[in-house]
Amino acid sequence: MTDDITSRDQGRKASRRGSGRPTIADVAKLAGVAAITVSRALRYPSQVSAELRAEIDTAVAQLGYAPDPNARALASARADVIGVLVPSLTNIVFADTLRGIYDGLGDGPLQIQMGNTHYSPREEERLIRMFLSQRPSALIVSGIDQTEATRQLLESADCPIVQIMEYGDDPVDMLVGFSHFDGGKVATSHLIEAGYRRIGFIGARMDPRSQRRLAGYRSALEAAQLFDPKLVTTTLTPSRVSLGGQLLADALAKVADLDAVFCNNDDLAMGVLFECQRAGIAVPHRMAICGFNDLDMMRVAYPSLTSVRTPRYEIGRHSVQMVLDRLAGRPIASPIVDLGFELQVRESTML
Amino acid sequence: MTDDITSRDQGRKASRRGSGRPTIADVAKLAGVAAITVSRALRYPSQVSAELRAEIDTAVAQLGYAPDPNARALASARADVIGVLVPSLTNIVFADTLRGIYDGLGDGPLQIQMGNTHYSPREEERLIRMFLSQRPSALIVSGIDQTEATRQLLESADCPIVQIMEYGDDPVDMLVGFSHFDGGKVATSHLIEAGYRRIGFIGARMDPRSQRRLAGYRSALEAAQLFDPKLVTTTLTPSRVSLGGQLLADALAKVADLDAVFCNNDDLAMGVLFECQRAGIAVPHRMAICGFNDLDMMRVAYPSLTSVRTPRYEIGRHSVQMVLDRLAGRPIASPIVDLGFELQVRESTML
DNA sequence: GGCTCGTATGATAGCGCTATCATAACGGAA
DNA sequence: TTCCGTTATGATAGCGCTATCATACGAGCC
Repeated sequence: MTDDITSRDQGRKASRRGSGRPTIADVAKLAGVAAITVSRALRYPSQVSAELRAEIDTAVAQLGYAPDPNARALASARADVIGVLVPSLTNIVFADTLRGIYDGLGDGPLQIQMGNTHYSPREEERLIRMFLSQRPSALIVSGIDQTEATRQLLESADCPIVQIMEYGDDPVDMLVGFSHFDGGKVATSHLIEAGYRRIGFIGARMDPRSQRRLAGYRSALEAAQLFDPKLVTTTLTPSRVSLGGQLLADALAKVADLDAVFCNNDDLAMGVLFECQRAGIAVPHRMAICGFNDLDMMRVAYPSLTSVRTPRYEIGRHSVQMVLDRLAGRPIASPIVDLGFELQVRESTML
Repeated sequence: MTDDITSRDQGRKASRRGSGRPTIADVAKLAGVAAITVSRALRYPSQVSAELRAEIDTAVAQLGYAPDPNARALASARADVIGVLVPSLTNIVFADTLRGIYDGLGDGPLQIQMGNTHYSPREEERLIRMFLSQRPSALIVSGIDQTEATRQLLESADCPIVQIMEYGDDPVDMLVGFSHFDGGKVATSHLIEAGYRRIGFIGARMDPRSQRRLAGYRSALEAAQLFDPKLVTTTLTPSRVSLGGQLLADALAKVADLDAVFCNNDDLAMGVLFECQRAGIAVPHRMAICGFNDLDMMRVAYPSLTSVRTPRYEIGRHSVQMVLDRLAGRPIASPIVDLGFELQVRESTML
């Protein structure tokens, strides 16, 4: 047992030749055709006659042949890989989007190579450089706040590029997302209309998208002449449910008559709710709570929590569809797609 | 602008030659050495004299050279890629583990290729076949319930393999995880000791790991002669917070005097808590709640929720470390690692 | 019947890198 | 001095596949 395991080393063959697995040449020989014909039969079946195709399929099955993607990538100067860059893996938002991307790809030949930028533009640049070096079929990157150098890298890349999660009018190539500014503005306007007057903003991480939601919040409050810098409570710490309660306490310490909070995301909103329960602050009567993203739990919380539903999964699906269309040479309806959002009004903001 | 975009096609060069990017030969020429020396300087710097190394580094920097991973993989019969298979992307459990894997890899040359099996052994088999065809440096797979065919594929693969998330004594190669059976048993024993007598099990998805937790639950109850099949309420539906409340209602309909629930995961536990709040069921006096995984929110919920803390992130870190050790030829302390779990007792089970 | 044209297949030559073997240079032991 | 072993570098030959050009062949046309 242990011997068995230790013998499993890096696996470099002693001899150079023959990886052990069948190659396209083996298939060709067995089928009695040239290697290039096998290649064509596998990639463009319509270019090969039915008889040869049958022979080749038989040979492939018999040998259990599977093409080597590395050799293919080298010869065709194009890897069947889509690079995907997300700023975080623990953030459910990106997990949903990733799921959409995987679902959109289905059983196709394209594989995902994922990179985690940790919300760092420099790390993003490093990863893009690395991804580009293998000539991916496409790149999907999060947000529109790339560094100047990154943007140039992307501009000169010879593959489709999709920027996701945000809305903007100047994408590198294509873009799918929604306006975080508008999301923040609509949520805040709703709180104003519901009759709340001392509406706080609670935010963690404060990445560019959070900043835009904050800007939307501020814009709505300023329009109603209700803005006050003291109402804003943020931290650079990554968001967690447990942070919501702390930030609410901080906010209340600054603004005793706070009567509503717009939370940068649902985790914080949930934390705020628990803190209110613990402190005996009645929701929504003494405190309204609004989240962002509309995770499943918002609907079932007690009281149920208002939130802004965002099209996370759809963004993933749509971005892949654009990539596939482009790769297949199909026309793209529009390179810039706004998938919008939807305010879900629930008990937590019904005064 | 639009022209700019539509001109960005698949990017196949009209001419075959020259991808445009510098190759190792360009660097070699500029540095006045042979290509193989450049290769060595980059991969095994100690094998090249300091002078040549300096020349080569300069040339690399000047040309902005980056090795082509595809060519490298083809020539060395080994791709700098680790295949990672997870059953779900939305499940925070795997997101945490993935984060551990990425963190463990750091800035190294190894890249992750991820596959989502959707809890399907057949899909897992397909993906493993696909991954293996590119000769990955290693494979990390979730669980120990592979099909027979998959297991054989893995046994004969010539790269390190780590099975993660579970504990077992017969891994394909290496294994890092913990015992879900024991987790379920410890949680249930705690409820018994706390004085609860009609302890239900609430489970969604019911994948193999959920099944083992259920088995642990049953084992504890049977030992105390408290087991009753009616106490178990499960569904194959994927887990969601909103499902917790539904399942609790189902459970109460079957067992009116239910006084505790062990939930298969924290999402369900949270849903159960909300349902109790809504229905006016006092926690923990009329109903105890215990979750599994111990997500951050369990600690701050009101009342705080008991849960079994699982080493998700650590499993990711550890599995990568084993892979790196093996690839570097370092000895592995033990191919089977039990990272354990820890019951976190909180208000929701303190009668 | 000779010609062009389109379709099906094949031969050749790499893609960019590294495994392998060969060679050169040098120091120390006999 | 001669021989051997060691270290640093290079030449060569692929890895497995596909782009490109070449060829064969039949259909259709004047």
